[in-house]
Formats: sequence, structure tokens, C-alpha cells
Amino acid sequence: MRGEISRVAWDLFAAEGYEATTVDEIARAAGVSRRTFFRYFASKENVLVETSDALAEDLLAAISRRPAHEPPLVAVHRALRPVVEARLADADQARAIIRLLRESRTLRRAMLERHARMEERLAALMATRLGTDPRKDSTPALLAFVTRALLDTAFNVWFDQHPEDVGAMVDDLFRKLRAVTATRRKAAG
Amino acid sequence: MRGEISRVAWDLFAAEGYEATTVDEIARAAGVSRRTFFRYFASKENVLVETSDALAEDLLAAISRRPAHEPPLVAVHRALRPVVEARLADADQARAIIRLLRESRTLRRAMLERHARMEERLAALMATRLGTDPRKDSTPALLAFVTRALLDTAFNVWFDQHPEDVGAMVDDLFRKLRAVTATRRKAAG
DNA sequence: ATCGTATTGACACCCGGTGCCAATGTCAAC
DNA sequence: GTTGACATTGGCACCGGGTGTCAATACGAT
Repeated sequence: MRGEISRVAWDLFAAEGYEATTVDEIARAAGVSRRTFFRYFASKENVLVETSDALAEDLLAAISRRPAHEPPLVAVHRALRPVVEARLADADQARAIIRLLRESRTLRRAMLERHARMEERLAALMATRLGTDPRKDSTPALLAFVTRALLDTAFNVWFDQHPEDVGAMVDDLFRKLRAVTATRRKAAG
Repeated sequence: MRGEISRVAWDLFAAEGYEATTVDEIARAAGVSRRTFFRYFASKENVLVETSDALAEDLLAAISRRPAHEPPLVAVHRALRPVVEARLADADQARAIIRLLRESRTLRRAMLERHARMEERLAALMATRLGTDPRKDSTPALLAFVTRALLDTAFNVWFDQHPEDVGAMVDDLFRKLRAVTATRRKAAG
């Protein structure tokens, strides 16, 4: 049932866009009542946003699997690459959601908030990894923010530039980040 | 009139919270109709969010005033510090909005989106500064993201830790960012 | 067949936001 | 001072997302 609603909704979103598709429409197309839709999904956006939550879980898990001796950004790097690759394996779905995201302000807001939530957990994870108190040391927060930036930028770059090698793209982002935050001046690549 | 509505709204928000304050209430308290409220403010959130837009303008302007020979992150650093200091000069207002932001999901979403918008303009600015094409080089995007991270973290740290010297706090954030993205391993401060 | 329990649907409601149009200003020209 | 033009305002109906309530239905166990 849940799966059915989700499938129908994705189709409608793809066909008419996010805003233009009302919950009534989805419910009708799925053969249930509006109220029932809201019993399966807390909100319209949840239909789309759940896949991104799964990604967050994956990333968090991947990072916490990295050995403790790795410098934090290296751990993030090595965890991020396969997660991004896995996500972009289903190129159609990835494309679809990025398209919807760029079209709808509401959806974009929802996603931004999800990312912010992931970031908080990321910060907590980084704090334990660094062994510091996140209320006193802002390093974990910065690290989490940077991680989100890299993740987000990776998807956008992928969507806009269609790189053939996703792993290399991720590596390149980390290289650029390091170049840009390096103390010494360096020309951008 | 606009100012009157805004003042009344801020008071109500402070008194009852963001979600709990309805537009009808604000309108009634300001002695206008609901419809008129929406003529002055496109949405409820706009009452609060405008001050943050002003901050974004300030930051953008400050960055574009930095000499071109400065490495990008240095330019951001020197531009950010006075802007943050100026903003936190009115500690009451800053505190009020951060409090509301933490309380209301909707408001947080709105603010996240504003920040994302600022980030895009930041990326464009960085692209011209670096002389690269933002569609091909992701460096400006990363730089913009990092800038937002620093701005955001600055306010959060300020709110949570009440540092006495705001400028020093900003400097510290940049130091931590550099430490964390440095290639060599380094203990967190 | 019957009872108890989930699942569902219908309905009413809240709130933010918009379109539309009439009423109320306000100012200018005569 | 009256008339007309124009902007500001208010009232109203409406949309869409989201929630609470409660009756009806389906379903599984006994």
C-alpha cells in the first residue's frame, strides 16, 4: 500500500511537477482517501524525501565504520565516495529528484532541513571521533557542514556536468576544498 | 505602517512563539486586516527573515570590497568578521531570532532557503573573483558553502557559548576550519 | 458466526496564502 | 465644494496542506 502510493506519487510528480500535484490527486490515483494518504506519509514531501534520509543513514554508517586513526576529513572522503557512487547508480531516480528539487521551493526547503538534520548527527559523530565536546568545540560542526557541502555539491556537479567517473569527481571536490582552504595561495583548477 | 506591523509581529512572536502566532492575530494587533498584512509582507516568515537578507547584502558587499589579490578565504575572513560583529551588536534581536529559529521548523526552513540563496550569489561572486566558470569549476560553490558554514556556525557558537570577543571567535572558526581541512593530521583545539 | 482490533473513509476544521472586487480613503482640477 | 482619478484597504470566497474525531468497514482469532 505504502509502496503503491509512493509509486503513483513519483509518477505524478514526474508528470506534472511537485507543486502542481495535489495530495487529493495522489490519493485518488492510488485509490485511497486523502486521509489515508496522510496516514502513510506524514506530509506530501515525505514521499520524496525518504530516499534522501536513507542516503544520510548510509553516509553516517559509512563514516562511523572508518578507522579512528584516519584524520576526519580523510574518513569523510573515503566514506563519501562509495555512498555517492551507490546513490548515483540509479541515475534516473537521482535526476528526477534533483529536477523536482530545482523546480519546487517547498521541496527544496524540506530537503535543506533534512540535510541540516543529517548535519547535526554528523557533528555528533565527529565530536565522538575527535573526542571533543561539541558544545565547547566548534570543529565538529564545521566538519559536518563541510561534509554536507561536499555531498550537496557532488550531486549538483553530477547533474550539471555529467562526469563519467563519479569517484574521480568526488576526489576532485576534496582536492578543490583543500586548495581553497590552504593557507598558501594557489590557483584554482 | 510596515514598521508598525513588523514591530507588533516581533512582539507577538517573542511572546507566544512563531507557530503559535497566527497572521490574523498579528493583523488584529496591528489594527489592519489580514489581507492588508499580506500586502505588506509576502508571507509570515518575511517579517523575520528580512533582517537576515540585509545581513546577506552586507556580507556580499563586504566581500566584493576586499582587494583582488587576497586569497579567497582570507577575503571571506576579513569581510565576515566586521559583518558578524555588527550583527551581534544588537544582541537582543539576534538572540530573539535564533531562539525563534530553534523553536520553529517552518521558520528554520525559510531561513535555510534564504541562506542557500545567499550562497548562490556568493558562489557567483567567488567565480568572478577567481576568474573561473562556475558551471565548470566547483571551487566557487565550495567556497560559498564554506562561507555559509562559517557564518552559521558563528551565530550558533555565539548563542551557545556567549564568547566575550566576537572577532576572536570568528578568527578561531577560521583557524579550526583550516586545521580540519589541512592535509597533515592535527589535534583539534 | 461472532467478537475484538486495525485500517480506512468522511467530515469538519485550522492556518497560510491568493484572487477578486467593492468600499474607503486621498489628492487635484475645476 | 464637488467631481473624478487613483491608491490603499477590507471583506470574502477559495485553494491546498495538514490534523482530530468518529463511524464504518475489513480481517483474523476463537
